[in-house]
Amino acid sequence: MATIKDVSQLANVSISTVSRVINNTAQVAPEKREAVLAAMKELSFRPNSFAQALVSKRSNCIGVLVGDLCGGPFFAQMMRGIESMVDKANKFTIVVSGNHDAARERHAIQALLQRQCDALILHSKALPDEELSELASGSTPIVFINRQVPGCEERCVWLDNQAGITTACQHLLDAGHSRIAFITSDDEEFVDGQQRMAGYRFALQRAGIELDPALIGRAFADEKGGYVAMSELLERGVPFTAVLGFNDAMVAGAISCLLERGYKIPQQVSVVGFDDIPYARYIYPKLTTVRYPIEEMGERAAELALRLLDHKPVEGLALKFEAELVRRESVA
Amino acid sequence: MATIKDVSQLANVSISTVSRVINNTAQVAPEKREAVLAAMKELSFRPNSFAQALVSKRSNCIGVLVGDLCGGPFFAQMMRGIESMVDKANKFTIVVSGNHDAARERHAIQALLQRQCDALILHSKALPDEELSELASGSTPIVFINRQVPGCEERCVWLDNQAGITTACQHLLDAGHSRIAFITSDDEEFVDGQQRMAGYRFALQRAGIELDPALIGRAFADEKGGYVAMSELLERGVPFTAVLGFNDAMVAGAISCLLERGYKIPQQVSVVGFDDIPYARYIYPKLTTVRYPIEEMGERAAELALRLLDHKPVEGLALKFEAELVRRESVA
DNA sequence: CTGTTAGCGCTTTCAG
DNA sequence: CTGAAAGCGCTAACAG
Repeated sequence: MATIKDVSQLANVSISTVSRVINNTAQVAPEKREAVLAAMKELSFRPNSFAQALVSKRSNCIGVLVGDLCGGPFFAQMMRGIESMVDKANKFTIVVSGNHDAARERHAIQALLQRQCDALILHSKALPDEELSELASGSTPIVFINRQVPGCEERCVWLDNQAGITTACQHLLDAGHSRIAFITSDDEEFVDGQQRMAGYRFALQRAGIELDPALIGRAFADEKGGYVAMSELLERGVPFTAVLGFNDAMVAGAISCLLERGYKIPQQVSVVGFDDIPYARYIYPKLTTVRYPIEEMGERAAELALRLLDHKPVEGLALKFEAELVRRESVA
Repeated sequence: MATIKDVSQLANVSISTVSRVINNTAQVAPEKREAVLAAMKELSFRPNSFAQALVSKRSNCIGVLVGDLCGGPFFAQMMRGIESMVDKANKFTIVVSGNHDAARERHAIQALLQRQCDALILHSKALPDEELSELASGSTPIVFINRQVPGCEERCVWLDNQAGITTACQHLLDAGHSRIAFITSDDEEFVDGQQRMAGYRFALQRAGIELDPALIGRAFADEKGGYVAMSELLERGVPFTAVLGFNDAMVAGAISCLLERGYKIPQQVSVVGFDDIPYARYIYPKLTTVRYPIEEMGERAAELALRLLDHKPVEGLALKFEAELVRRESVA
């Protein structure tokens, strides 16, 4: 790799002059400028970003902690939102996975910090609030996505989970259902799970319906878990005419189970998901769900992070998002 | 951020000593070592990775170019494979998207190089072979995933697309079908598309069946495209009893279209996909497909890259992968 | 407008 | 075993 020094020698100028033309940081005589440009091209010179970062104290990198890059389309969409903004700002994204494990998340965050990322966007599920808010008090701007950390509200981009599930449940209620099963995550610590459960409970209560614990199925929050939870529910023999799911993936599994046993959807049982993952409209029947605007949330989080590190005003950035109902064919 | 100097002062030793304990690069008197460790902890010191990289000429970063992080589950799985290996090696992954555009891919690669990545893993679709092989001749080890670059075969981790589709098509042939529609990408430049088309053609030819161009549907290679292509095919009015798809996403769209018009699957039409994306078994009916081992391929690519940069032997690493048939319920 | 110079934080000889 | 010193490649005063 050619260095600035090589360029300066080839162009017969000082390294400062080269630096000036690289960064457009001061006027340079046209002919020297040309000479430098030519030399740079000839040597296919690219400034060493480490040297730049070392002296300028700017890495131009935004660090992102995700749960699991492969955790369904969720993180992929989130990353896309983040990356598009970061890219626009001519910076880079460094991604690490925490794999929903506290120790790994902690380690990953430290690694990001050590890499001198200019700002961090964290999707942390495993770390306690206190630890996160302590991190947030450090000198590197930190933004939390998909989580409300007490005391750091203005750094959190989040979705109103409870309202989202309430909307979904209300849709079922409006369609005349009263025996509504709820299939959710078996991870009791999972805040999203708690909030969505609260939303289910709230919608039922508002409708004057007593919650029947036998109507709740729990399993790992993916397609397979949905299948398992539905099988159990069915074996339990409790009657229900509708199913509300923690997320589309679980619901896809549940539907697969229902279809396998000959149930007609939506004629015999109506189903509503949560997320509106890309394939929700391609499962059969087309899934009614509430849309989780995760890509926009990723963009927003990135924008917030970018503004924070530039000390630009962050007022006016909406941090709270709502899930909107998407009516398709799985409800009758 | 505390520096090595701060630590050395607190511990009353020279910075060299601190460096030694950080890197375990030489013997240090136990008591001094303890003092240094204590000071590091007290200041919560983390070595500045840029300074380290600058002098050691190692960034400990592997750069990855993907088409689009959100291009379905494909890239997510690939990234997971890559990241797991890179993580094991205690290094980091920097991801940039090329968005299937030559100029953007080129720019992204340059950016990765400028960041002094120790090695690159490229999933390039838009750049010509010559440009890639020239890149590969540079000093930074480069591995290509999902592409065979002539002259760089030992740097390419790829799937035998043609054989994969042939397997899929043969399965349909074995089931007695002879009017087999093929739904594929409308991007003529797309090498995967060409290879899969060749596989379809080959399987038919081997079975002594003449290819009917009216049986080929083209559209963008996602769910929506599959839906569109299938609609067109249906309007064309040509008879067929089976559908082979470029990928599971297109097939999901095609199935959705078929179901919508009342076709019974697999009773009236059998369907086979390609990829075995995570939700393939949760679409209705459960999709028969060929498995694209993209996660393993990501791991392999990362391993290759890691070995190359360590100048370790790379013999014995299988670079070519095969797609295996996964029988489910969409074929009769 | 241009060159010289002093570091950024760290690793690595090279002498003790 | 330990410290001093020389850079890694680049930016940013500071003099001309």
